Amino acid sequence: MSTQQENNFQAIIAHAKEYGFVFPGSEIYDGLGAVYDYGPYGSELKKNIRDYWWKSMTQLHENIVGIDAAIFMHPATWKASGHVDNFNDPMIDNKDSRKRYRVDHLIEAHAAKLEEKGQPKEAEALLQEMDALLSKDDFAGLKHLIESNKIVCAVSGTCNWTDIRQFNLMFDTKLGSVTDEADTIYLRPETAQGIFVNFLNVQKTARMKIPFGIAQTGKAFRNEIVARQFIFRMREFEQMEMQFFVRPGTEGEWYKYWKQARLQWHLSLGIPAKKYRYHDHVKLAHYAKEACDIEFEFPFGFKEVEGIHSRSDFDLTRHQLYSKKKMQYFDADIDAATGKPYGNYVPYVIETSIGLDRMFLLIMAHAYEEETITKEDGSTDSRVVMHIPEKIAPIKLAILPLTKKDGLPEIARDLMDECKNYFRCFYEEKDAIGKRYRRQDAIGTPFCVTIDHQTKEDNTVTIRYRDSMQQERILLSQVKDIVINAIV
RNA sequence: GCGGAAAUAGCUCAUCCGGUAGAGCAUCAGUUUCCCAAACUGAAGGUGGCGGGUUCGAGUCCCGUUUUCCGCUCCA
Repeated sequence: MSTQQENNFQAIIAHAKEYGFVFPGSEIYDGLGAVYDYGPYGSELKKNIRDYWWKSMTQLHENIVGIDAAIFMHPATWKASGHVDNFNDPMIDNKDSRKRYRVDHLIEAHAAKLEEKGQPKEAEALLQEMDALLSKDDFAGLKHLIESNKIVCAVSGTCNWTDIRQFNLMFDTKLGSVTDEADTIYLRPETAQGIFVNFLNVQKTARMKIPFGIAQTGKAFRNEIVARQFIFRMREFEQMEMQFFVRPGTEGEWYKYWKQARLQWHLSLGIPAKKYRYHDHVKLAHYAKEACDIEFEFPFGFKEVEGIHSRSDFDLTRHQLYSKKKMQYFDADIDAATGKPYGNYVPYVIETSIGLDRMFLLIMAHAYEEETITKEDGSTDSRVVMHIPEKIAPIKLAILPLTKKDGLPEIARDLMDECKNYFRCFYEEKDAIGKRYRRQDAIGTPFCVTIDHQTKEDNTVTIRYRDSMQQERILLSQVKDIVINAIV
């Protein structure tokens, strides 16, 4: 990572705060780790990205519908999904090698070694003691067990361990107002399960036929071991997910389809293709058949923005097992091979999952530019401009009377009233015109319209384009449609 | 998690060896202004991250603490 890129990233973070995009969370209390708040322009941009995604998924795909499932879900959900068992383990670090181990794996490996050495009784006793301590969550006892058995790190060969800590991927809380009687439930670590548990509800009520998809956006929560890099890795974040249900045997072609379609969505925002790349997973998660990431070249390197996973029938089968409800679909289409309907089956799933906050950061990183301008007289000037795609810019149009008298504000206000029902506008009559243009550049407003004395004579205004800084004279009556054409 | 650095006005930064806290930009009020941040007048803005110590006196020296950044580690 070059120093220049690093500085650029710092500048983006500073700009984000200065211009009301992203603030550190709970800042007046010294902040809260890895939590951020979106400001006036940030919340607009975030909403616009979400809407753009939602529209591209639901409005433009007749076979995809949306839901909005609750963040709280029945605890059995996370048993079924594997989150409870896979992400709830006591961990221990070796101070010399700085390698991290799951405590049970470490002890089990040692027991296996004892067995090899012909000490099966000792191995058995060790495992029994471990199970007893694990069930009591006795971390001090477990550490003592490791030390007294002289279990060493495979890398450093030393027995120099940290205290045992529990790594909890999921946040828990209490459901029920009376604490004693309340049950522990989790804040969802992914939105996908809300889709899976509603699979039958959606399929039946919206009368969906396979292949079809269910889309959802929403908050999810994860404890991260290290949270850094601004909004890239947060404990509270928002996902935009779509689960696409297909007939078993067709998952390969649908995986290819969505892999391609999702990259196309990114490119549709006008971001250069060379900033993107695929990263195909070699090591796959327990549920996956095929998986890839769409990576973007952030100021701190290529990083994952979106994942496309072929999840097989893992999730629905697991929910079928835990809920004892049939998570199946009757496919009435005729199978050419047999001449009969495909019949009942658990559908296979292709998942597309994109981090809204990461997409936001992607847009900020792509858009931010410190530009040096050479003026007509040869002198240079600089501006900070956010080249945010018109479709998702927080403010679409700034309406600026050149002066605040001679009836210019009145004309500007009329234009404001005409346009504000269609898109977000910004009115300003303060300061010199150049200063107002620069302020709009800094928040990424693609169009500025200036009302001057000539407007009173011939109903024309100056429209000024953010990226080129070019100006042209257009009819006042054209303004609304020009902006609408650019943002739809 | 480990190591290093930093924290002064909304922002960027000064304040030399410990002696009353300063500028530019931004903000606010007004004047001026017909197209790219740069005109004029005035105003407001600070418990120097927080807590302790040394000292007649601390933004400045020492200790602690919090936060942030950098590197390594970890994690998807």
